[in-house]
Amino acid sequence: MIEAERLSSALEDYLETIYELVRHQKVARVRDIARARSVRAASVTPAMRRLADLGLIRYEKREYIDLTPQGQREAQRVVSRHQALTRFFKNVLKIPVKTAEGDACAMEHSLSAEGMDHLVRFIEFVHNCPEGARLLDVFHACVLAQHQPEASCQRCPMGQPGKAEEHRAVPLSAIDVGAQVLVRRIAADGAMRDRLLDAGLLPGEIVEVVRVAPGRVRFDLRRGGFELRLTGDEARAVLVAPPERNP
Amino acid sequence: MIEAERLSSALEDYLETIYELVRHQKVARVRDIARARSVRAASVTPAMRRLADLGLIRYEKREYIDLTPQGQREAQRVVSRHQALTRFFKNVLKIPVKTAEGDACAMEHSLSAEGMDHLVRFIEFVHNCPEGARLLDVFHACVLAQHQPEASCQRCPMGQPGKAEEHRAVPLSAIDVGAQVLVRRIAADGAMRDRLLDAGLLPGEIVEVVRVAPGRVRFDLRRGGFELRLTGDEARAVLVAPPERNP
DNA sequence: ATCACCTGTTAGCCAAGACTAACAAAACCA
DNA sequence: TGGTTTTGTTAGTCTTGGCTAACAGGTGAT
Ligand SMILES: [Mn+2]
Ligand SMILES: [Mn+2]
Ligand SMILES: [Mn+2]
Ligand SMILES: [Mn+2]
Repeated sequence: MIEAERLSSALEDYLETIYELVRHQKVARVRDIARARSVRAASVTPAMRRLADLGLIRYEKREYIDLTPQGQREAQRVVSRHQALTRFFKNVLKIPVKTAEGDACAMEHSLSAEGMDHLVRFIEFVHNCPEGARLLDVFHACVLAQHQPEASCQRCPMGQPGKAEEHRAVPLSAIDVGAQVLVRRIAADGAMRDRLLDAGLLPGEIVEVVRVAPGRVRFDLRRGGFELRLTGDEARAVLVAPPERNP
Repeated sequence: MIEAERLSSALEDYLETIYELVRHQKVARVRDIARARSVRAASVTPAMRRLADLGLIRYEKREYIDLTPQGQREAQRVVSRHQALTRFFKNVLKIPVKTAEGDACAMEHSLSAEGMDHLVRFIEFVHNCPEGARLLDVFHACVLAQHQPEASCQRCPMGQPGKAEEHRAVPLSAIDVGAQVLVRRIAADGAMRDRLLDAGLLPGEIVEVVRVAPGRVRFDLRRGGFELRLTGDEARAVLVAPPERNP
C-alpha cells in the first residue's frame, strides 16, 4: 500500500469503471473492465496491479475485483464529478447524452476543486431557482432554434431594440467606418471559419473598420497594424461587440 | 510533413505557447517555450521536431521558431478555446484568474466541438442578455456570499417562501419520516464529506427517511436495501430534492 | 586569441499506458 | 474424464513525454 501522490486519469477511470460495475453487475471481472473502457484485457491486468499497490482495490490473481473502503471513497469522488459535469453538459448546454458523458469523463480529472464546486453550485442554482429555469428555457430556445444568433432570440430581450441593443453582439457587417470593435465570436464553420481565424480575427482581438465598399460588399479592416479585406458574407460571420456610443 | 491524425494535448500546448510568444515577444526560442511550459529545454527540442514533421512549425536547428500557416490555424483554434473556457471560469463561475486559466488549459484539449460551441453561445448569451446578466449577478451574490446555500439567496427567489419552495434543495434534516428524496449535493468538506460519500450518499441516489430520533438528533435512512444512521450535523449537510407533494 | 557563459542538442534513462502474441488456468461439456 | 472454450496473465514492443548529464556552437569580454 504505497502513498497516493495523485491518481492519473487512466487510473481514476479504472476506479470509476470498477465502481459502476460492482454497483450494477455485482462483480467486476477483468473482462468487463476491459470492455467498458474499450481496452484489451492485457492492459487491465497491470492497471489492477497498480491500483492494488495503492491500496484502492482488492485484487488477487484471477479473482473478482473489489474496491477497498479507500478506493470506494476515491471512486465516489470521481463519479460525483462525472455526474455533475454530465448534468451540466446535458441539462444546461443541451449536449446529446453520449457526447455529454464523453466530455464529462474527459474533464472530470483535471478540473480544480474550486471550478468543480462553483460549477455544481451553478447547476443547482439554475435548476432550482425558478427564474434561472426560465432563463435556461430561453437560452435553449435560442441555441437550439438556429445558429445565426443575430436572427434568433425572439423571446429573449437580446432580440428586442432599445436598451438591450448596446449589449448585443452584432455582425461586423453592421459596423460603420471608423469604429473600433471587439471580436466576440466567429459564427462560421469549416473553411470560412478557418479563413477568418487565419486572418487573425480571434475573439478578444480589436479591429477597426477602415473602409466599406459601396453596397457593403467589401470591408477593409485594420488589426494590429495590418490591413485585411473581408467579403460581405465573411463580415456577417464575424460577431463583434458594438463600439461604445459616447456622445 | 506527415498527415495529422489528432494532436496530443502536449503538442497543442506547445503550439499555443509558440503562438503566444511570437504574438508578444516577436520571437519564440526554445528557452522561452521551456520556461512558459515549465519543462526543461531538452524536452522542447524533440517536441519541436515532431511539430515540424507535422508541418505546423518552421524549425531549423538553433534558429528561431515560427508557425507555418497551417500551424497558425491550429494554434488559433486552441487559443480561442482556451480564451472561451477561461472567460467561462472567470466571468461566469468567478474562479480566480490563475485557476481559471489552469482549468481552461486542461479542458481545451478534450471538449467536443458541440460542447465547445454550446458553451461559447452560453457565455455570450449570459453576458449579452440583460436578464442573463442580472441572473448572473444574483448567482454571484449567492455563491460568493456564503457556502451554505440553504441560508443564502436573499435576493433570489430561491430564498423566498411560496412557489419557489418546491424547487429548493433542502437539507435532509428537514425531511419527514417516510419520505423518499433525491440526493442533490453534499454541502461539506474534508472528513465529513468523505464519510457521507462513503456511506453512499452520492448525488443522484434516492434515500428514504426511516426513522428520526426525538429532537431530530439522529436520522435513520435506507438506501438501496441498506440502512444507515446520520447525526443531525450530517443530515444538515446532505442537500436533497424535497419529495413530491401529491395530495 | 582565448576563456567563460549562455543556449540548444544529443544521448540515455524512465514511467505510463496502450498493443499483440503466446501461454496458463478454469469452466464447460460431452 | 478429457477436450474445448472462455478468461486472465505474461512477455515483449511501442509511443509519448518527461528527466539528467554531457556536449556543442556562438557571443562577448578580456
Ligand atoms: Mn474519465
Ligand atoms: Mn467518468
Ligand atoms: Mn492546454
Ligand atoms: Mn491553453
